Amino acid sequence: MSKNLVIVESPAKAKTIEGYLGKDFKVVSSYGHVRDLPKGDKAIDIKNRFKPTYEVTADKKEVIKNLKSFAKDAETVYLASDDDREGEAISWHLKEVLKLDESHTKRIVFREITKNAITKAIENPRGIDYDLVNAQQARRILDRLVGFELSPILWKKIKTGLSAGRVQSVAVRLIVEREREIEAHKAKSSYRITALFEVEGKTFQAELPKKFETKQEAEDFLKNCLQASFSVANLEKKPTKKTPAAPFTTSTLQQEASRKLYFSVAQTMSVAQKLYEAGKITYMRTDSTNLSQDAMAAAKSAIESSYGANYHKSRQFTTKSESAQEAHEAIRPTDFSQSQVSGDRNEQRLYELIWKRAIASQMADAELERTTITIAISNSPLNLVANGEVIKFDGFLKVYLEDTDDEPEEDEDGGKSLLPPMAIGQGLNLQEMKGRETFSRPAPRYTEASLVKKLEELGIGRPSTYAPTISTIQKRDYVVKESRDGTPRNYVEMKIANGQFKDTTKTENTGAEKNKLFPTNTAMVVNDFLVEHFPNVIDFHFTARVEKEFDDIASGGQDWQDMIDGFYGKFHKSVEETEQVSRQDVNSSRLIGQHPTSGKNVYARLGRFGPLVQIGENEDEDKQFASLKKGQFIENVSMEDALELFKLPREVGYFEDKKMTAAIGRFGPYIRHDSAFYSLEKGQDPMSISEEEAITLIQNKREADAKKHIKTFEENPEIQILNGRWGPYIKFGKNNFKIPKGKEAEQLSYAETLQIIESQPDAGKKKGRFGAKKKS
DNA sequence: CAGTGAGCGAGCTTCCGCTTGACTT
Repeated sequence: MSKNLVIVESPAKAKTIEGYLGKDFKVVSSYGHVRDLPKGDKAIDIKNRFKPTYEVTADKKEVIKNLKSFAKDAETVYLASDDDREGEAISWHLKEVLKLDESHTKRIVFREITKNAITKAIENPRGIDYDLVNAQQARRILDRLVGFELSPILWKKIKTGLSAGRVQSVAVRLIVEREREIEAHKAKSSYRITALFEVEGKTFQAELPKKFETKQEAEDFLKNCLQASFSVANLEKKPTKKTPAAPFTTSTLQQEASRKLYFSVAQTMSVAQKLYEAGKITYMRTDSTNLSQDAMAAAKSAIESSYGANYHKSRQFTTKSESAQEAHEAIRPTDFSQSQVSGDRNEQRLYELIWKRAIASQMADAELERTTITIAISNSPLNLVANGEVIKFDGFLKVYLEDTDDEPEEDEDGGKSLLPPMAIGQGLNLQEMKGRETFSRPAPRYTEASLVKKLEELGIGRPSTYAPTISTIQKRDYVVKESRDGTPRNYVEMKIANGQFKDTTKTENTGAEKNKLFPTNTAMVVNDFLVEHFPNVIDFHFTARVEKEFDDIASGGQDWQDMIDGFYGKFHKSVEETEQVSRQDVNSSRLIGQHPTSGKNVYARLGRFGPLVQIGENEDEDKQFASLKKGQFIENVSMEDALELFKLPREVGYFEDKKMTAAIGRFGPYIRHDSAFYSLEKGQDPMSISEEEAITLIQNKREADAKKHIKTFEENPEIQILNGRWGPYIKFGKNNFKIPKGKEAEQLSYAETLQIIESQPDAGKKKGRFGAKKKS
């Protein structure tokens, strides 16, 4: 039995540390928090200065049992949870739950998992910092009070099952407001002039820095240039440099994996978790850009041996984010000499990204020479400008360049190339000059990763919660991640070449979106309600303000109960006032106008099952309803769109003497026939689907259903073998079971099937809270 | 997860932050 017990948060960390500490130490893990507020009323005694009651979380009972038995046998217990607010609280909860004796318990902290850091930590123990623990309690209790008082109001006033909270409600607000900005944006057109010149057989592009507001101005300018000659008026060379980005934090890893690998944030975290558990990378939930001395030395030797000493430069990065707690290192490879790892393709790609980013951060600046050429036009005071860039020394660019979220302007790639040699005064041959109509663009919709970036900038959420938050707002049906086709738009392109002016109208695609976050109508109604009644809590800077108070508590400058009291009084009063607001006022109908034939009012509102349009008043017996389509909003659906919606359900024809109707339901467009439902296929439209197509659809579905059933057993008709979306599976009552690899579904005997059922735990009892939203 | 409707209403839902498996029809 070991003399010393060390408790850390993560089992993978425990394994590594045990290797550093030797025989006298046993290192185990708590798997994060072990206690929390229970769900019910007894969690917080509001009248008794917010006194919390904690309970061991259900899934930690077993962990605590094991920890207790280890602690019993140890001489000294080292509480080594993370060196931040949450970590301090974990240590305190452990001490309480395990009933650890103060004299045999030590609190140790380290911010990097290196032998040196661990040994030093063991040599310098301290006690639990109760101010820091209290700051965590304040954070926890504030979040509970906000979340569990706001959510029930939403159930009563809008829809059951909804939720609100300090983090998620601001995330939703960002998306709602961005959508409205986009909706309100009026594309303003202007005209951009680009020219192609030729010097000794080489061509290069120049641009007029000023854009013309009207077509006439651009046309006049181009026509004037037909008579002009061009010459180099000025030539400037300036050395510039580029510096590498800091190594990854959780948020920057999610952003780059999204831009370069097209991963969702949940996918990034799940792949990173695998790399971490395999010992390939350091901890993946971090807000720190710091590298340990060991890591910097290892990076140095890897760079020097692969690229040469002139490619190396030591850099310490300071973390930009004010809310950072920096309990860990940046995300980096554990072994810099490995530029690649084994594992599946995604693990390899993510590892490579992490390796490159960390290595590049310790590499020399790239040195460039930027050339700017100003081109005079003989009959105009305006100048054209051409930019060129030459890399003199590639430095870190040899390995890695960070992408940006900015969408590139159309055909602007000519700006960064090599320019042919030229001299001041030299005449230039114009090959062609274009005047192209361009349109102003609204701010782009958020992607999962750009939303994380924004939240981090606002100090909202933590590395461990970015992915779950994104998943929660989608699960609550506040936000959908979607791709949408763009719409064609005409633009003008004028051109002069060979002494001729030409004016053409061309077509481009605009507004196409790929995997962007769109708000739902529910999000808009909920957001407006919260903004109206709880402007303080839903303010973008609410978190930053309370964080300041948590910091005061942590440094002993403020009592946590006073802090909560100061917030709760006003907040709870708003809650009580809001209880009095009527449902009608919260979720009010929007009057679109009068029906063109009947003259009845047409409304749009949020119904129990989603957004709808309605002809007639609520009291009317013969009122009609139709659901809004995906992408339509209550706040701006037009009469024309509304009338279109009432054309469904539509009679399509007859099959087997029974009527077929087409409509759009909760699960998309469908055909109804003989009280059965058949979903339309992609590309089929309920407004236009023909009788023949509908019949084919029904026949295909029947055929698929027939194939679905593989076999049943006489011994027990409740057990079936079926063909599902992912191949054959066993269905027993309400539970499903996987068929192990190497077994043929058709040939399974009753005994074998029973054995499979018994060997697998009941399905559907526990649900993952971390993973990506599962599409059914 | 269900399975195409639009207030009978039991009893339920819900927060944020730490962690990792198990498992999906």
